[in-house]
Amino acid sequence: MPRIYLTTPIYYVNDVPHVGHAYTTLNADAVARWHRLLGDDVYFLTGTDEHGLKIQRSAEENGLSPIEQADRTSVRFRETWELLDISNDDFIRTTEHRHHVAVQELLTRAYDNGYIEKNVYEGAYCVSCEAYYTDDELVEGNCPIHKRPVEQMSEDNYFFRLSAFADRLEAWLTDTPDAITPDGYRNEALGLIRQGLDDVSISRTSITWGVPVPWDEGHVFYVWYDALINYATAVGFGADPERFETWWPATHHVLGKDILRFHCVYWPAMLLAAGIEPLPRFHVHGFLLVGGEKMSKTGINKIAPAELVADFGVDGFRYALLRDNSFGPDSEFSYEALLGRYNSDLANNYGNLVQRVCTVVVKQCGGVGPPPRPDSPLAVVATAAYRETAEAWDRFQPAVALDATWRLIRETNEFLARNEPWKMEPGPEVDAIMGDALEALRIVCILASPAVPTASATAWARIGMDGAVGEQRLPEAAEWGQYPGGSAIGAGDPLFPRLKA
RNA sequence: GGCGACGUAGCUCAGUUGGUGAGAGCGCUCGACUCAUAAUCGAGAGGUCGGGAGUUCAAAUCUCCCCGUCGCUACCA
Repeated sequence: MPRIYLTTPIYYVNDVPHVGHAYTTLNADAVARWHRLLGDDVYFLTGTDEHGLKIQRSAEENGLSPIEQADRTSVRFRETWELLDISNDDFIRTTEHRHHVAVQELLTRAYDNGYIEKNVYEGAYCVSCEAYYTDDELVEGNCPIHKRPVEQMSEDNYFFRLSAFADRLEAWLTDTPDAITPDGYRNEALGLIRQGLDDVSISRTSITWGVPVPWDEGHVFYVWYDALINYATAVGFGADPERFETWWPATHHVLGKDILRFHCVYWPAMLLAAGIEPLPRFHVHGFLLVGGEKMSKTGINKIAPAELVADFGVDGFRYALLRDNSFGPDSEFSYEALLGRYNSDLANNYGNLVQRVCTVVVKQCGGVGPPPRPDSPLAVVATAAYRETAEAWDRFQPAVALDATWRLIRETNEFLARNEPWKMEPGPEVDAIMGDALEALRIVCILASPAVPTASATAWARIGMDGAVGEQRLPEAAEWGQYPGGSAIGAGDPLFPRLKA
Protein backbone atom coordinates (compact mmCIF):
# COMPACT_ATOMS: atom_id res chain seq x y z
CA MET A 1 0.00 0.00 0.00
CA PRO A 2 1.35 3.46 -0.85
CA ARG A 3 2.39 5.33 2.22
CA ILE A 4 2.86 8.99 3.07
CA TYR A 5 4.20 10.67 6.18
CA LEU A 6 3.16 14.32 6.19
CA THR A 7 4.38 16.96 8.61
CA THR A 8 3.73 20.61 9.32
CA PRO A 9 6.40 22.62 11.05
CA ILE A 10 6.05 22.51 14.80
CA TYR A 11 4.95 25.93 15.92
CA TYR A 12 6.86 27.92 18.49
CA VAL A 13 4.80 28.43 21.61
CA ASN A 14 5.90 32.01 22.03
CA ASP A 15 3.24 32.96 19.51
CA VAL A 16 -0.46 32.16 19.50
CA PRO A 17 -2.03 30.51 16.43
CA HIS A 18 -2.77 32.90 13.59
CA VAL A 19 -3.89 32.67 10.00
CA GLY A 20 -0.37 31.97 8.74
CA HIS A 21 -0.08 28.89 10.93
CA ALA A 22 -3.52 27.83 9.79
CA TYR A 23 -2.58 28.17 6.14
CA THR A 24 0.37 25.83 6.45
CA THR A 25 -1.55 23.31 8.50
CA LEU A 26 -4.59 23.36 6.24
CA ASN A 27 -2.55 22.61 3.17
CA ALA A 28 -0.99 19.62 4.85
CA ASP A 29 -4.35 18.49 6.18
CA ALA A 30 -6.06 18.66 2.80
CA VAL A 31 -3.25 16.68 1.19
CA ALA A 32 -3.44 14.13 3.99
CA ARG A 33 -7.17 13.78 3.46
CA TRP A 34 -6.69 13.34 -0.27
CA HIS A 35 -4.24 10.53 0.30
CA ARG A 36 -6.64 8.83 2.67
CA LEU A 37 -9.23 8.91 -0.11
CA LEU A 38 -6.69 7.19 -2.32
CA GLY A 39 -6.45 4.50 0.31
CA ASP A 40 -2.85 5.34 1.12
CA ASP A 41 -1.43 4.65 4.54
CA VAL A 42 -1.17 8.17 5.99
CA TYR A 43 0.57 9.52 9.05
CA PHE A 44 -0.01 13.22 9.58
CA LEU A 45 1.95 15.09 12.23
CA THR A 46 1.83 18.55 13.71
CA GLY A 47 2.90 19.89 17.08
CA THR A 48 4.65 22.57 19.07
CA ASP A 49 8.24 23.68 19.59
CA GLU A 50 8.73 24.52 23.24
CA HIS A 51 12.36 24.99 24.20
CA GLY A 52 14.68 27.96 24.15
CA LEU A 53 15.56 31.09 26.02
CA LYS A 54 12.52 32.97 24.86
CA ILE A 55 10.19 30.52 26.54
CA GLN A 56 12.34 30.38 29.64
CA ARG A 57 12.14 34.16 29.97
CA SER A 58 8.43 34.41 29.22
CA ALA A 59 7.87 31.90 31.96
CA GLU A 60 9.90 33.96 34.41
CA GLU A 61 7.98 37.10 33.49
CA ASN A 62 4.69 35.34 34.02
CA GLY A 63 5.79 33.69 37.24
CA LEU A 64 5.44 30.24 35.74
CA SER A 65 7.70 27.31 35.19
CA PRO A 66 8.80 26.89 31.57
CA ILE A 67 6.63 23.84 31.11
CA GLU A 68 3.62 25.66 32.46
CA GLN A 69 4.32 28.45 30.03
CA ALA A 70 4.61 25.97 27.16
CA ASP A 71 1.46 24.14 28.23
CA ARG A 72 -0.55 27.30 27.98
CA THR A 73 0.23 27.99 24.36
CA SER A 74 0.57 24.45 23.16
CA VAL A 75 -3.03 23.80 24.08
CA ARG A 76 -4.09 26.80 22.05
CA PHE A 77 -2.63 25.21 18.95
CA ARG A 78 -4.29 21.94 19.74
CA GLU A 79 -7.64 23.67 20.16
CA THR A 80 -7.23 25.63 16.96
CA TRP A 81 -6.54 22.50 14.94
CA GLU A 82 -9.56 20.81 16.42
CA LEU A 83 -11.65 23.81 15.48
CA LEU A 84 -10.33 23.69 11.92
CA ASP A 85 -11.01 19.98 11.53
CA ILE A 86 -7.34 19.18 11.17
CA SER A 87 -7.00 15.42 10.89
CA ASN A 88 -3.56 15.00 12.41
CA ASP A 89 -2.70 11.54 13.67
CA ASP A 90 -0.24 12.84 16.21
CA PHE A 91 0.59 16.06 18.01
CA ILE A 92 4.17 16.21 19.16
CA ARG A 93 5.62 18.49 21.81
CA THR A 94 9.36 18.87 21.98
CA THR A 95 9.18 18.70 25.75
CA GLU A 96 7.99 15.11 25.64
CA HIS A 97 10.25 12.32 26.82
CA ARG A 98 10.09 10.50 23.48
CA HIS A 99 11.53 13.58 21.83
CA HIS A 100 14.43 13.96 24.24
CA VAL A 101 15.34 10.36 23.59
CA ALA A 102 15.31 10.85 19.84
CA VAL A 103 17.25 14.12 19.92
CA GLN A 104 19.98 12.64 22.04
CA GLU A 105 20.19 9.55 19.90
CA LEU A 106 20.35 11.39 16.61
CA LEU A 107 22.89 13.98 17.71
CA THR A 108 25.01 11.38 19.48
CA ARG A 109 25.26 9.53 16.20
CA ALA A 110 26.38 12.71 14.48
CA TYR A 111 28.88 13.31 17.31
CA ASP A 112 30.21 9.77 17.08
CA ASN A 113 30.57 10.21 13.34
CA GLY A 114 32.78 13.21 13.96
CA TYR A 115 30.44 15.90 12.72
CA ILE A 116 30.00 17.70 16.02
CA GLU A 117 32.90 19.32 17.84
CA LYS A 118 33.48 21.74 20.67
CA ASN A 119 34.58 25.32 20.27
CA VAL A 120 34.28 28.72 21.90
CA TYR A 121 31.75 31.18 20.68
CA GLU A 122 31.45 34.76 21.67
CA GLY A 123 29.54 37.67 20.28
CA ALA A 124 26.46 39.79 20.38
CA TYR A 125 23.39 37.75 21.08
CA CYS A 126 19.76 38.66 20.50
CA VAL A 127 17.48 36.87 22.90
CA SER A 128 14.44 37.26 20.68
CA CYS A 129 16.19 35.73 17.68
CA GLU A 130 18.14 33.31 19.81
CA ALA A 131 21.00 34.04 17.48
CA TYR A 132 24.38 35.68 17.49
CA TYR A 133 25.15 38.62 15.28
CA THR A 134 28.42 39.99 14.05
CA ASP A 135 29.07 43.61 14.97
CA ASP A 136 28.43 44.88 11.49
CA GLU A 137 25.12 43.12 11.29
CA LEU A 138 23.86 45.23 14.16
CA VAL A 139 21.86 48.33 13.48
CA GLU A 140 22.98 51.07 15.84
CA GLY A 141 24.04 48.39 18.25
CA ASN A 142 20.63 46.72 18.17
CA CYS A 143 19.36 43.49 16.71
CA PRO A 144 18.59 44.13 13.03
CA ILE A 145 15.32 42.25 13.26
CA HIS A 146 13.94 43.22 16.62
CA LYS A 147 15.67 46.60 16.90
CA ARG A 148 16.35 45.79 20.52
CA PRO A 149 19.64 45.77 22.44
CA VAL A 150 21.81 42.70 22.11
CA GLU A 151 23.83 41.06 24.84
CA GLN A 152 27.52 40.21 24.76
CA MET A 153 27.86 36.52 25.44
CA SER A 154 30.65 33.99 25.40
CA GLU A 155 30.27 30.29 25.84
CA ASP A 156 31.59 26.89 24.99
CA ASN A 157 29.52 25.59 22.12
CA TYR A 158 29.28 22.44 20.16
CA PHE A 159 29.47 23.10 16.47
CA PHE A 160 27.87 21.09 13.73
CA ARG A 161 30.20 20.66 10.77
CA LEU A 162 27.67 21.76 8.20
CA SER A 163 30.45 22.69 5.81
CA ALA A 164 31.33 19.01 5.42
CA PHE A 165 28.03 18.38 3.62
CA ALA A 166 28.02 21.03 0.92
CA ASP A 167 28.90 18.62 -1.86
CA ARG A 168 26.49 15.93 -0.81
CA LEU A 169 23.65 18.40 -0.40
CA GLU A 170 24.30 19.91 -3.78
CA ALA A 171 24.40 16.47 -5.36
CA TRP A 172 21.17 15.54 -3.64
CA LEU A 173 19.33 18.57 -4.98
CA THR A 174 20.84 18.25 -8.41
CA ASP A 175 19.99 14.58 -8.71
CA THR A 176 16.53 14.77 -7.15
CA PRO A 177 14.36 17.19 -9.12
CA ASP A 178 11.37 16.76 -6.84
CA ALA A 179 13.28 16.98 -3.56
CA ILE A 180 11.88 20.46 -3.02
CA THR A 181 8.74 21.76 -4.67
CA PRO A 182 7.76 24.09 -6.22
CA ASP A 183 10.93 24.10 -8.25
CA GLY A 184 11.88 27.68 -7.50
CA TYR A 185 12.57 26.80 -3.91
CA ARG A 186 14.91 24.02 -4.93
CA ASN A 187 16.92 26.65 -6.75
CA GLU A 188 16.96 28.81 -3.65
CA ALA A 189 18.28 25.97 -1.56
CA LEU A 190 20.93 25.25 -4.16
CA GLY A 191 21.86 28.90 -4.11
CA LEU A 192 22.29 28.85 -0.35
CA ILE A 193 24.53 25.82 -0.58
CA ARG A 194 26.64 27.22 -3.40
CA GLN A 195 27.20 30.44 -1.52
CA GLY A 196 29.10 28.38 1.01
CA LEU A 197 28.09 26.80 4.27
CA ASP A 198 29.61 27.71 7.63
CA ASP A 199 29.67 25.43 10.61
CA VAL A 200 26.92 26.24 13.05
CA SER A 201 26.68 26.38 16.80
CA ILE A 202 24.15 23.90 18.09
CA SER A 203 24.43 24.02 21.87
CA ARG A 204 24.15 26.50 24.69
CA THR A 205 25.45 26.59 28.24
CA SER A 206 23.65 29.81 29.07
CA ILE A 207 20.25 28.24 29.36
CA THR A 208 18.74 25.14 30.85
CA TRP A 209 15.41 24.96 29.03
CA GLY A 210 16.28 22.47 26.35
CA VAL A 211 17.39 18.95 25.63
CA PRO A 212 20.63 18.14 27.52
CA VAL A 213 23.69 17.25 25.49
CA PRO A 214 24.19 13.67 26.63
CA TRP A 215 27.97 13.62 26.50
CA ASP A 216 28.62 16.94 28.23
CA GLU A 217 26.70 18.02 31.29
CA GLY A 218 25.73 21.67 31.38
CA HIS A 219 25.05 21.98 27.67
CA VAL A 220 21.64 21.92 26.09
CA PHE A 221 20.95 21.79 22.37
CA TYR A 222 19.99 25.02 20.69
CA VAL A 223 16.28 25.02 20.11
CA TRP A 224 16.39 24.79 16.30
CA TYR A 225 18.44 21.62 16.30
CA ASP A 226 16.22 19.96 18.79
CA ALA A 227 13.09 21.12 17.00
CA LEU A 228 13.83 19.70 13.56
CA ILE A 229 14.35 16.27 15.01
CA ASN A 230 10.67 16.09 16.01
CA TYR A 231 9.97 14.72 12.55
CA ALA A 232 12.09 11.69 13.31
CA THR A 233 10.82 11.35 16.87
CA ALA A 234 7.20 11.01 15.88
CA VAL A 235 7.76 7.94 13.75
CA GLY A 236 9.83 6.13 16.30
CA PHE A 237 13.41 7.21 15.79
CA GLY A 238 15.55 6.00 18.68
CA ALA A 239 12.74 3.92 20.11
CA ASP A 240 11.19 1.72 17.45
CA PRO A 241 13.56 1.15 14.52
CA GLU A 242 11.08 -0.94 12.61
CA ARG A 243 8.44 1.76 12.73
CA PHE A 244 10.96 4.39 11.74
CA GLU A 245 12.09 2.35 8.74
CA THR A 246 8.47 2.01 7.70
CA TRP A 247 7.59 5.68 7.63
CA TRP A 248 10.81 7.54 7.04
CA PRO A 249 11.18 6.84 3.31
CA ALA A 250 7.70 8.36 2.81
CA THR A 251 8.42 11.66 4.55
CA HIS A 252 7.01 14.91 3.16
CA HIS A 253 7.60 18.16 5.03
CA VAL A 254 5.27 21.12 4.46
CA LEU A 255 6.75 24.48 5.40
CA GLY A 256 6.82 28.19 4.70
CA LYS A 257 9.66 29.79 2.81
CA ASP A 258 10.92 31.61 5.90
CA ILE A 259 12.27 28.38 7.31
CA LEU A 260 13.65 26.97 4.09
CA ARG A 261 17.26 27.26 5.19
CA PHE A 262 16.77 25.27 8.35
CA HIS A 263 14.63 22.64 6.71
CA CYS A 264 16.15 22.23 3.29
CA VAL A 265 19.83 22.69 4.16
CA TYR A 266 20.54 22.17 7.86
CA TRP A 267 18.10 19.34 8.45
CA PRO A 268 19.20 17.16 5.53
CA ALA A 269 22.80 17.70 6.63
CA MET A 270 21.94 16.64 10.17
CA LEU A 271 20.31 13.51 8.83
CA LEU A 272 23.32 12.68 6.71
CA ALA A 273 25.59 13.29 9.70
CA ALA A 274 23.60 10.74 11.67
CA GLY A 275 23.63 8.31 8.79
CA ILE A 276 19.92 8.59 8.06
CA GLU A 277 18.65 8.25 4.53
CA PRO A 278 16.77 8.74 2.34
CA LEU A 279 16.30 12.46 2.74
CA PRO A 280 12.74 13.77 3.02
CA ARG A 281 10.85 15.69 0.39
CA PHE A 282 9.94 19.31 1.02
CA HIS A 283 6.94 21.35 -0.06
CA VAL A 284 7.46 25.05 0.42
CA HIS A 285 4.82 27.74 0.30
CA GLY A 286 5.03 31.53 0.26
CA PHE A 287 3.55 34.09 2.59
CA LEU A 288 0.07 35.40 2.88
CA LEU A 289 0.38 39.10 2.25
CA VAL A 290 -1.85 41.81 3.55
CA GLY A 291 -1.39 44.92 1.50
CA GLY A 292 1.89 43.45 0.32
CA GLU A 293 3.35 42.80 3.74
CA LYS A 294 4.13 39.53 5.35
CA MET A 295 1.30 38.36 7.54
CA SER A 296 3.31 38.06 10.73
CA LYS A 297 4.60 41.62 10.48
CA THR A 298 1.21 43.22 10.33
CA GLY A 299 -1.69 43.56 12.68
CA ILE A 300 -3.73 40.96 10.85
CA ASN A 301 -1.86 38.21 12.63
CA LYS A 302 -3.81 39.32 15.66
CA ILE A 303 -6.84 37.86 13.92
CA ALA A 304 -7.25 34.37 15.25
CA PRO A 305 -8.53 31.73 12.84
CA ALA A 306 -11.45 31.33 15.23
CA GLU A 307 -12.71 34.79 14.32
CA LEU A 308 -12.81 33.95 10.65
CA VAL A 309 -14.36 30.58 11.37
CA ALA A 310 -17.11 32.42 13.24
CA ASP A 311 -17.94 34.33 10.07
CA PHE A 312 -17.35 31.75 7.34
CA GLY A 313 -17.71 28.46 9.12
CA VAL A 314 -14.94 25.90 9.30
CA ASP A 315 -15.40 24.72 5.75
CA GLY A 316 -15.76 28.23 4.41
CA PHE A 317 -12.49 29.25 5.99
CA ARG A 318 -10.74 26.08 4.86
CA TYR A 319 -11.94 26.34 1.29
CA ALA A 320 -11.27 30.02 0.81
CA LEU A 321 -7.77 29.78 2.20
CA LEU A 322 -6.88 26.76 0.09
CA ARG A 323 -8.54 27.93 -3.10
CA ASP A 324 -7.41 31.52 -3.13
CA ASN A 325 -3.75 31.12 -2.29
CA SER A 326 -1.82 28.94 -4.66
CA PHE A 327 0.80 26.85 -2.94
CA GLY A 328 4.25 28.28 -3.62
CA PRO A 329 4.22 31.97 -4.43
CA ASP A 330 3.28 34.72 -2.01
CA SER A 331 -0.36 35.63 -2.31
CA GLU A 332 -2.71 38.33 -1.21
CA PHE A 333 -5.03 37.65 1.67
CA SER A 334 -8.01 39.75 2.65
CA TYR A 335 -11.34 39.48 4.33
CA GLU A 336 -13.01 40.75 1.18
CA ALA A 337 -11.38 38.02 -0.88
CA LEU A 338 -12.52 35.38 1.60
CA LEU A 339 -16.03 36.72 1.42
CA GLY A 340 -16.07 36.81 -2.36
CA ARG A 341 -14.73 33.30 -2.62
CA TYR A 342 -17.18 31.98 -0.08
CA ASN A 343 -20.20 33.49 -1.77
CA SER A 344 -19.28 32.63 -5.33
CA ASP A 345 -17.83 29.15 -4.98
CA LEU A 346 -19.57 27.79 -1.90
CA ALA A 347 -22.91 29.56 -1.59
CA ASN A 348 -23.68 30.19 -5.27
CA ASN A 349 -22.08 27.15 -6.84
CA TYR A 350 -21.65 24.16 -4.56
CA GLY A 351 -24.35 24.86 -1.97
CA ASN A 352 -26.89 26.19 -4.41
CA LEU A 353 -26.39 23.26 -6.76
CA VAL A 354 -27.15 20.80 -3.97
CA GLN A 355 -30.18 22.82 -3.08
CA ARG A 356 -31.69 23.10 -6.55
CA VAL A 357 -31.03 19.47 -7.43
CA CYS A 358 -32.72 18.24 -4.26
CA THR A 359 -35.66 20.55 -4.77
CA VAL A 360 -36.24 19.45 -8.35
CA VAL A 361 -35.98 15.80 -7.34
CA VAL A 362 -38.60 16.39 -4.68
CA LYS A 363 -40.93 18.19 -7.05
CA GLN A 364 -40.37 16.28 -10.25
CA CYS A 365 -39.23 12.81 -9.19
CA GLY A 366 -41.42 12.21 -6.18
CA GLY A 367 -38.55 12.73 -3.80
CA VAL A 368 -36.70 9.65 -4.97
CA GLY A 369 -33.29 10.06 -6.59
CA PRO A 370 -33.12 8.34 -9.98
CA PRO A 371 -30.01 6.54 -11.25
CA PRO A 372 -27.73 8.24 -13.79
CA ARG A 373 -27.33 7.35 -17.44
CA PRO A 374 -24.12 5.57 -18.37
CA ASP A 375 -23.77 7.74 -21.45
CA SER A 376 -24.56 11.07 -19.78
CA PRO A 377 -22.88 14.11 -21.28
CA LEU A 378 -21.65 14.82 -17.76
CA ALA A 379 -19.72 11.55 -17.65
CA VAL A 380 -16.81 12.82 -19.70
CA VAL A 381 -16.78 16.05 -17.70
CA ALA A 382 -16.58 14.11 -14.47
CA THR A 383 -13.79 11.93 -15.78
CA ALA A 384 -11.75 14.94 -16.79
CA ALA A 385 -12.45 16.68 -13.49
CA TYR A 386 -11.21 13.69 -11.56
CA ARG A 387 -8.07 13.35 -13.61
CA GLU A 388 -7.15 17.01 -13.22
CA THR A 389 -8.09 17.10 -9.56
CA ALA A 390 -6.00 14.05 -8.76
CA GLU A 391 -3.02 15.31 -10.67
CA ALA A 392 -3.09 18.65 -8.87
CA TRP A 393 -3.32 17.12 -5.40
CA ASP A 394 -0.43 14.90 -6.33
CA ARG A 395 1.60 18.01 -7.16
CA PHE A 396 0.67 19.70 -3.88
CA GLN A 397 -1.51 22.26 -5.60
CA PRO A 398 -4.78 22.49 -3.65
CA ALA A 399 -5.94 25.64 -5.43
CA VAL A 400 -5.55 23.99 -8.81
CA ALA A 401 -7.23 20.81 -7.60
CA LEU A 402 -10.24 22.69 -6.26
CA ASP A 403 -10.54 24.69 -9.44
CA ALA A 404 -10.68 21.43 -11.39
CA THR A 405 -13.32 19.99 -9.08
CA TRP A 406 -15.40 23.15 -9.29
CA ARG A 407 -15.44 22.88 -13.06
CA LEU A 408 -17.68 19.85 -12.62
CA ILE A 409 -20.00 21.92 -10.44
CA ARG A 410 -20.21 24.68 -13.03
CA GLU A 411 -20.80 22.21 -15.84
CA THR A 412 -23.59 20.60 -13.85
CA ASN A 413 -25.29 23.95 -13.36
CA GLU A 414 -24.93 24.52 -17.07
CA PHE A 415 -26.33 21.07 -17.81
CA LEU A 416 -29.43 21.81 -15.74
CA ALA A 417 -29.99 25.18 -17.38
CA ARG A 418 -29.67 23.57 -20.79
CA ASN A 419 -32.20 20.82 -20.03
CA GLU A 420 -34.65 22.67 -17.80
CA PRO A 421 -36.08 19.62 -16.08
CA TRP A 422 -38.34 21.83 -13.97
CA LYS A 423 -40.31 22.65 -17.11
CA MET A 424 -40.91 19.02 -18.06
CA GLU A 425 -43.65 16.66 -17.10
CA PRO A 426 -42.44 14.08 -14.59
CA GLY A 427 -41.22 10.99 -16.35
CA PRO A 428 -38.18 9.14 -17.68
CA GLU A 429 -36.62 12.21 -19.25
CA VAL A 430 -36.64 14.21 -16.03
CA ASP A 431 -35.42 11.19 -14.13
CA ALA A 432 -32.49 10.77 -16.48
CA ILE A 433 -31.44 14.39 -16.14
CA MET A 434 -31.72 14.41 -12.38
CA GLY A 435 -29.96 11.08 -12.06
CA ASP A 436 -27.05 12.56 -13.98
CA ALA A 437 -26.99 15.62 -11.76
CA LEU A 438 -27.08 13.53 -8.60
CA GLU A 439 -24.23 11.41 -9.88
CA ALA A 440 -22.18 14.50 -10.63
CA LEU A 441 -22.87 15.72 -7.11
CA ARG A 442 -21.86 12.37 -5.66
CA ILE A 443 -18.48 12.71 -7.32
CA VAL A 444 -18.17 16.37 -6.33
CA CYS A 445 -18.79 15.47 -2.69
CA ILE A 446 -15.87 13.07 -2.74
CA LEU A 447 -13.46 15.31 -4.61
CA ALA A 448 -14.29 18.37 -2.51
CA SER A 449 -14.11 16.59 0.81
CA PRO A 450 -10.41 17.19 1.52
CA ALA A 451 -11.12 20.92 1.57
CA VAL A 452 -14.71 20.98 2.89
CA PRO A 453 -15.12 17.75 4.84
CA THR A 454 -18.15 18.63 6.92
CA ALA A 455 -20.26 20.20 4.20
CA SER A 456 -19.40 17.38 1.84
CA ALA A 457 -20.54 14.85 4.41
CA THR A 458 -23.79 16.77 4.77
CA ALA A 459 -24.32 16.95 1.04
CA TRP A 460 -23.46 13.26 0.73
CA ALA A 461 -26.28 12.38 3.11
CA ARG A 462 -28.59 14.93 1.54
CA ILE A 463 -28.43 13.27 -1.86
CA GLY A 464 -29.20 9.95 -0.24
CA MET A 465 -25.79 8.31 -0.14
CA ASP A 466 -24.96 5.80 2.59
CA GLY A 467 -21.72 5.58 4.47
CA ALA A 468 -19.13 8.30 4.97
CA VAL A 469 -17.85 10.38 2.12
CA GLY A 470 -14.39 10.28 3.64
CA GLU A 471 -14.32 6.53 3.41
CA GLN A 472 -14.79 6.37 -0.33
CA ARG A 473 -11.87 4.94 -2.25
CA LEU A 474 -10.41 6.61 -5.27
CA PRO A 475 -10.02 6.25 -8.14
CA GLU A 476 -12.85 3.70 -8.28
CA ALA A 477 -15.32 5.90 -6.44
CA ALA A 478 -14.92 8.65 -9.02
CA GLU A 479 -15.97 6.45 -11.91
CA TRP A 480 -19.20 7.53 -13.50
CA GLY A 481 -22.45 5.68 -12.85
CA GLN A 482 -22.36 4.64 -9.21
CA TYR A 483 -25.20 6.72 -7.84
CA PRO A 484 -27.56 3.91 -6.85
CA GLY A 485 -30.92 5.52 -7.38
CA GLY A 486 -33.96 4.84 -5.24
CA SER A 487 -32.90 6.92 -2.24
CA ALA A 488 -35.31 9.28 -0.60
CA ILE A 489 -34.29 12.90 -0.96
CA GLY A 490 -35.72 15.78 0.98
CA ALA A 491 -35.26 19.48 1.35
CA GLY A 492 -32.78 20.92 3.77
CA ASP A 493 -31.10 24.08 4.92
CA PRO A 494 -28.58 25.68 2.59
CA LEU A 495 -25.12 24.19 2.98
CA PHE A 496 -23.46 27.61 2.82
CA PRO A 497 -25.78 30.52 3.60
CA ARG A 498 -24.92 33.47 1.44
CA LEU A 499 -23.17 36.18 3.43
CA LYS A 500 -23.67 39.89 3.15
CA ALA A 501 -20.62 42.10 2.89
C1' G B 1 27.57 44.64 -4.68
C1' G B 2 26.52 39.30 -5.59
C1' C B 3 22.75 35.41 -6.10
C1' G B 4 17.57 34.54 -6.93
C1' A B 5 12.41 35.50 -7.61
C1' C B 6 8.54 38.32 -9.33
C1' G B 7 6.09 42.17 -12.65
C1' U B 8 -0.07 38.84 -17.81
C1' A B 9 -7.41 41.91 -18.38
C1' G B 10 -10.53 46.56 -12.75
C1' C B 11 -9.13 42.45 -8.79
C1' U B 12 -6.73 37.55 -7.59
C1' C B 13 -4.04 34.58 -10.57
C1' A B 14 -3.15 30.14 -14.78
C1' G B 15 -0.12 29.97 -18.80
C1' U B 16 4.28 22.28 -19.76
C1' U B 17 9.96 21.50 -23.56
C1' G B 18 8.79 29.02 -27.90
C1' G B 19 3.77 27.79 -32.58
C1' U B 20 -3.97 27.51 -33.95
C1' G B 21 -6.24 35.06 -33.67
C1' A B 22 -3.46 35.54 -25.25
C1' G B 23 -6.78 32.38 -20.76
C1' A B 24 -9.80 31.30 -15.86
C1' G B 25 -12.51 32.90 -11.70
C1' C B 26 -14.42 37.19 -9.51
C1' G B 27 -16.21 42.13 -10.63
C1' C B 28 -18.79 45.02 -14.52
C1' U B 29 -22.64 45.69 -18.84
C1' C B 30 -26.66 43.56 -21.53
C1' G B 31 -29.95 39.57 -22.21
C1' A B 32 -32.46 34.81 -20.72
C1' C B 33 -34.58 31.96 -17.03
C1' U B 34 -37.25 31.42 -12.44
C1' C B 35 -35.97 24.59 -9.96
C1' A B 36 -32.47 27.12 -6.54
C1' U B 37 -29.28 30.75 -1.13
C1' A B 38 -31.50 38.11 -5.67
C1' A B 39 -28.65 31.95 -6.80
C1' U B 40 -28.19 29.97 -12.34
C1' C B 41 -27.38 30.22 -17.85
C1' G B 42 -25.87 33.05 -22.31
C1' A B 43 -23.50 37.21 -24.71
C1' G B 44 -20.16 41.26 -24.25
C1' A B 45 -16.71 45.11 -22.90
C1' G B 46 -11.77 45.11 -20.96
C1' G B 47 -4.77 43.39 -21.83
C1' U B 48 1.08 47.19 -26.66
C1' C B 49 1.58 39.74 -21.57
C1' G B 50 6.69 46.10 -16.83
C1' G B 51 9.95 48.95 -20.92
C1' G B 52 13.63 48.41 -24.94
C1' A B 53 16.77 45.58 -28.19
C1' G B 54 18.04 40.82 -30.15
C1' U B 55 17.69 35.35 -31.77
C1' U B 56 13.84 32.81 -34.81
C1' C B 57 9.59 31.28 -40.14
C1' A B 58 7.32 32.09 -35.05
C1' A B 59 8.18 34.64 -28.14
C1' A B 60 4.17 36.15 -22.56
C1' U B 61 7.45 31.79 -23.20
C1' C B 62 14.91 32.03 -25.13
C1' U B 63 19.33 36.03 -24.78
C1' C B 64 21.00 41.02 -23.25
C1' C B 65 19.99 45.86 -21.10
C1' C B 66 16.75 49.06 -18.24
C1' C B 67 12.66 50.17 -14.60
C1' G B 68 9.86 48.56 -10.33
C1' U B 69 8.81 45.19 -6.04
C1' C B 70 10.78 41.50 -2.83
C1' G B 71 13.89 37.66 -0.60
C1' C B 72 18.71 35.74 0.61
C1' U B 73 23.72 37.05 1.02
C1' A B 74 28.40 39.97 1.16
C1' C B 75 30.09 44.50 2.21
C1' C B 76 32.26 49.28 1.14
C1' A B 77 37.24 52.40 -0.99
